[in-house]
Amino acid sequence: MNTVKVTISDVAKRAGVSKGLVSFALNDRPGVSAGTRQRILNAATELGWKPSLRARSLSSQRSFALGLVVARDPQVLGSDPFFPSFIAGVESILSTRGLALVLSVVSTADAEIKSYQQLAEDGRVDGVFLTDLRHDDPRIPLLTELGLPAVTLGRPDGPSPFPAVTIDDTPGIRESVAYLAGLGHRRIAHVAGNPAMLHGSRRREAFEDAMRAAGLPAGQTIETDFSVGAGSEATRQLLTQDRPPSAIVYGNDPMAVAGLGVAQELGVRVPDELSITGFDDIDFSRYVYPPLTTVSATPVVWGRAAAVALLALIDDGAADDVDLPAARLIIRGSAATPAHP
Amino acid sequence: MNTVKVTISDVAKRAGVSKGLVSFALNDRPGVSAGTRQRILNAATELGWKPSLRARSLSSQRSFALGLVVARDPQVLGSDPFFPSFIAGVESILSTRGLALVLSVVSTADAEIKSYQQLAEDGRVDGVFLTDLRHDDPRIPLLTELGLPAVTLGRPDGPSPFPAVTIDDTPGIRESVAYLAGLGHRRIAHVAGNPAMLHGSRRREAFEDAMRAAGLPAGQTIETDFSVGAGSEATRQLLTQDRPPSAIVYGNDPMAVAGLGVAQELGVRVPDELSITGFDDIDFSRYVYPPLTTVSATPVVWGRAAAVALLALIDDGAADDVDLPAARLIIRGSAATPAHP
DNA sequence: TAGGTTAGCTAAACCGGTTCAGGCGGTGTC
DNA sequence: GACACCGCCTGAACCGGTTTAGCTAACCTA
Repeated sequence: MNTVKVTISDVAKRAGVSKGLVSFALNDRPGVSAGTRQRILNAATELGWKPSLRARSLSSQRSFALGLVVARDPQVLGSDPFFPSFIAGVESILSTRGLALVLSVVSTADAEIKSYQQLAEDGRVDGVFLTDLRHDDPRIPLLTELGLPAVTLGRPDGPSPFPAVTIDDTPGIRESVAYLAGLGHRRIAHVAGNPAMLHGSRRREAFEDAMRAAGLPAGQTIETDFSVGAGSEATRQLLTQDRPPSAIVYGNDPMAVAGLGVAQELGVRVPDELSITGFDDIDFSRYVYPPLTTVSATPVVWGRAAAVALLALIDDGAADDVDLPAARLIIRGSAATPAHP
Repeated sequence: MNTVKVTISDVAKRAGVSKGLVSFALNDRPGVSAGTRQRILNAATELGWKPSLRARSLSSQRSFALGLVVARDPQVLGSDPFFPSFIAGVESILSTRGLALVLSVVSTADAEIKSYQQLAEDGRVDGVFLTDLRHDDPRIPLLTELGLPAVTLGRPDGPSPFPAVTIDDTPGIRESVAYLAGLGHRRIAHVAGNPAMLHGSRRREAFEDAMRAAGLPAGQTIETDFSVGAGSEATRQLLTQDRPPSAIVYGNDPMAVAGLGVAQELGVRVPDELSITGFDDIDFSRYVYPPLTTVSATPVVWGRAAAVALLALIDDGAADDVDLPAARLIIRGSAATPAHP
């Protein structure tokens, strides 16, 4: 095996040109005649030359990597399959271009800020994905100041210089409520996600809008942090009160699964005495009993689109917003006509 | 804000020394007098100098990053919280040392090989974590050939030049079986994991050993791929046969949760008519009903230990094997004395 | 007191690419 | 035929560190 290191100078020597020209040929830029370019490329393949990523990084001031900072409690992170799928989508784009993904998992907001600063300071990445958007998200000015290109997952509520890649999740919530209302439910509650997160509050608003649209009285809403434990607690609270709801719309599937557990524990039959719907269509939702009526999510697609947009932004200096197909309701077995006691 | 780039030469000039000496002082190596070192460090902080990671990478032939290649179907990956937690553990070590984690998610064995090759070829990382060990794992010779330092999670079944960081999971399985046997179960089945994976077959063997040790007839075993769907299928198969088991030991929690769903669907009451145990203690297991009796796992601890070992290997050229405390049984509500029909 | 160490430091090469100013020959224009 | 222009290419600077050879002065030993 040819283990000796072959550099651009070796290629240049072999092709009988200067190393500058080899660089030009490699990055196919104008100023190289077709014949010479071919000669250079031949020499390169003959020698098995692989340009050094590190040298390219230093001289071109790029890192050929993208960054993802995930700020969640590991416990919460573990029950939410969003990130693994999202990352798989991102990777499917990156791998074809020889780029890498740098992942940072932190648990506090402080560590999150530090993480972005470190990535920027070290020039570790050429751009980052901004997930779990929050109200007046401080990361947007931070990244602007750091000069780090970014793509936001969803549209921020404030001004943002970054392209947004969005999946509208409000139709999914609206459909859920409309579906439950159509089944005859009138007392529908919502176990909402983290109100500090945009998708948490947006789903909640969609829920309230949909209730109005269905001509129903405002439903009870409980805010959580999207965690399984919080979903469990919220459900217990809803079901142990005087006039419990006949249906609950959950802000995500993990909480809905937890809610199902609480209902079973309390002897409340699902879907006969309680209908529930989730959001995200995680793998589990198909296999609990009854299988969860939920809203499909396509994090892999999202990851792919976000990666494409971020790379376009980095390469061209600009990228358009992208709107992906909205998430839709998937009807399974966890909702039914309410029993009137 | 001081946005101008300050390099090692600026620091050298300010301290009145050569840039070589600044480098020596920074990496605190001998050959610099205490006074001069202080002068250099002062100059550096005054100028706010941050050594360029890229330049260091090029000249020192290191990348200051570790790699993790995850070869799983995104769907399976999503329901298993092992990796998020493991990564969180790894990060807790890396972040304190200014190192980064490069993550690669692939879905085929072929892409996995390519991914390691790419990481090595690009010099993208200084070492990698080897997870989901398989029988005669081809990645061990591959990494040896690539000259990439590695740490294995668990002890490989063949020869390996790499340090192993291990959590023995057989006591957990043995305790599960002993616990069920103690409750009076005699027909205990095992929904095993992927037999190609070391922890899949090892748990299965532990199950068989434990059955023998308990003086019980060999239990029925079904092999799966560790996925929720496979766990569901296996359970259906077990419960719909002529003489179903009174207890099932699952190779992981996601399959146990799916099994619980199937039991409920089939009208088999858990734990009265069927006892089940899981493995890993994922977040969900506490919140399904009945809560899952399972075996604790500590992936965060594992990640931390693996990172420490890998860094020791990289820095010192050698590292010892590490044995972490074995996983133990956590008794909750999904197992009980069998009902004799 | 001469010769050998050693600590502290400098200068320059080096890592392996990218980029830019400029040279050179050939064509087009008037 | 002089001049400008253009395509193709070279040489050298540059990115920002690390590392090594070698210099100097002080200190040690016989």
